[in-house]
Amino acid sequence: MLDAHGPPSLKSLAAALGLSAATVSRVLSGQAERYRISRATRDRILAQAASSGLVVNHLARSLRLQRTLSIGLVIPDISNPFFAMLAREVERSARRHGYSVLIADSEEDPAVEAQALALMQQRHVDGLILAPVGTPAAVASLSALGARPCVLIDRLLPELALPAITSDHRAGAALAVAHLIERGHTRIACVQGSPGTFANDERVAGWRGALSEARLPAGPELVVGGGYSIDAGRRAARALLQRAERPTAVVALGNLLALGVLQAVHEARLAVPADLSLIGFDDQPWASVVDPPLTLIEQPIEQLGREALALLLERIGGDAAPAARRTLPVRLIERASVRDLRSGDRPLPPARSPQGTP
Amino acid sequence: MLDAHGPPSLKSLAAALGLSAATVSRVLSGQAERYRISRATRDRILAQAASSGLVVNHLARSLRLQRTLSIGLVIPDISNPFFAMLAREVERSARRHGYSVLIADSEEDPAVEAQALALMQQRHVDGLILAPVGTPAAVASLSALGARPCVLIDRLLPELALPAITSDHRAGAALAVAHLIERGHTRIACVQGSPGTFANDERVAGWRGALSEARLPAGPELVVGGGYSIDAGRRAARALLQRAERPTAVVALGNLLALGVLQAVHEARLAVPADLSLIGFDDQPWASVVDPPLTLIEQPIEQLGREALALLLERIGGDAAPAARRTLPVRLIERASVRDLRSGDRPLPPARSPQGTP
DNA sequence: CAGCGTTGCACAATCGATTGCGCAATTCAA
DNA sequence: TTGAATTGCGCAATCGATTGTGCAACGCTG
Repeated sequence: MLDAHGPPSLKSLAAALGLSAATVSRVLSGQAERYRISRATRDRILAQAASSGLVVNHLARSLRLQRTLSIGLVIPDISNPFFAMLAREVERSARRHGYSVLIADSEEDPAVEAQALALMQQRHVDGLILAPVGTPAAVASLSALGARPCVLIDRLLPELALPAITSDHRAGAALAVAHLIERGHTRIACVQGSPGTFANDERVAGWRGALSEARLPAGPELVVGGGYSIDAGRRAARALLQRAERPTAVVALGNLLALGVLQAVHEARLAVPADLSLIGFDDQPWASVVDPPLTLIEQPIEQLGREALALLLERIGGDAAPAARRTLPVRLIERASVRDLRSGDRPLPPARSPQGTP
Repeated sequence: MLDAHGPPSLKSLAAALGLSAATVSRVLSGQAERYRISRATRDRILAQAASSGLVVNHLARSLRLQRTLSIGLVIPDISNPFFAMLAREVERSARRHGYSVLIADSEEDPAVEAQALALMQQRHVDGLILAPVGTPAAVASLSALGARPCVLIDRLLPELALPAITSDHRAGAALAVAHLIERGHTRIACVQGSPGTFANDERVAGWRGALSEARLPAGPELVVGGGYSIDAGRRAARALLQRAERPTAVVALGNLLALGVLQAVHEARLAVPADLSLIGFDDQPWASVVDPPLTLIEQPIEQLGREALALLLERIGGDAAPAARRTLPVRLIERASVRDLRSGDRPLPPARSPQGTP
């Protein structure tokens, strides 16, 4: 504690002890042995540091060491539960490894993303985890990152040889479609997210592939929507519901989209799955208690976050292995938003008591 | 572009132009006028900076200026939609003002929170927005922040004279209880979040106050739960449902808690609001499509975020006004999770078509 | 007691940007 | 032609921590 003029710094502590900053630095960074600092001196320094609540200035340290022990995380929308959970996992893993995380929200907008990347560059993050918006412009701005290690997550940029961790979007969508086909659906639409982004396009491709294989229609008129917001999902679903030839099932390629579809169906005084079957993406806490409980494709979000961080730290560590791309498996969680058209009109398995009867 | 040895720095650019770093610095920071740099020189520098893609080293700049243009945000759980939305709003506002945000998740744990605060200190954030865990230990670690401006959000620490922005938790809970009483409920339980945190205790107080005023039971046996997670909500609700004298209504003091209650009710093959009425907190996208659509207390999340940031920037700017505390009004959104006990058994207003009838 | 090795720590340069002060060169007036 | 005023920019210290090198003081041996 002593007399604290200004913020406690390594330097001021040294002065108070009549030592040089060099010695204090070496002790505090655990280099006492290597530089043969006497035990007595070391203890004095440690004691003083503890009692004065010294916190070394990370800015100065980073400047000198040329690394900040921080990483950047750029995602399209932190308020989307998928990315929120991803952020939580990345932050938590990073913390365990002594890194802190600078989060930026690109708002699914290439311009904002470019800004965010510039920010990351000027803040000198040691590495970057990025869910890219994915347009050519964004790709260009990516090069501004220089040689900073970068790992893509959820979405990848085929043009760039960057390591990436994604879940198997294509297989996920195909799985959803297969599930529907099995249950007698033949007219299956899809509510997409942001076209041009990898995750979306892969899912659309999976949807189309599964339908084509079954010789079912998969034309562009069955692909609606644009953007991952609830509103986008609702608007797309509204349009779909007004069509003369209404599809019997919809695959919503995002968790918020599925919510939007549900809202639109409710608005129209229709019901899922009676009037329309629905399969969503990403398991979320609310997915099991919405009306009806949502059948969906689950991605291993925690694993995505952890592996991305691990991969990034490897890169930062210098292991410039060839740009690995890992694709994580997904699975279908069956609940009650899909109607079985084969066996007449029987309702779905977990038929809960309808409200109103005590 | 030229010959780039090492990362482009202000210094290297100066060398390439045969100028001093001082001049370049002054031009780049818009101080050309003040220091009477000739137009020709200025243009040369600007051109070169643009073409070389120079990004000034923010670490060095911060070290020299003693400010980082960054703020810290410490919240208990980024994956909770309430805090995710708050984070998004804070980040967005901060970006508009030229600040970036360092986010840390305290996991509702005083020890982790203390770590996070230490991190913020060593990273030299210019200011801090904090939703404190609220225990005495946390309060103590707060003092480690030194004189750094700090604004509390969502929760406040009565012991500390810090500015704070919170919504009117107490009135919110009271509003919920009043709504239930009006509809004939007399046995109203409450599923709380983390006891000891301001938001929770205020809400419990509001719940209790409204009940006491109506001379209805508000004993501790009607307050269940602990923690803001879904699981906590589910466990609390399970216990409640097994009681001999089951309450007719529950107020869940958090959005995830309401979800947990719903899950527990569904598990028990019961229904809301037939068997149990429910009012939650925080409007969320899924709240209108769960089964049943949730009646709840809405907080002005965006406003909370924006005002907290504005208040913090004022503080950073030096306006050391007395620690203002703003309480933002909340409102009740009526949907369909409350049963009206006065008029027999008639179901609720937005009676949607039960599933299974096409 | 001289000489050599060891122990324990300080000096000073460095990371990159900022800024008060001051110096040279130019212009203008007398 | 000289002195003063102005223009245009560089010098060097500074922020705080890190690290290679160097220099005393000490102990030991012969």
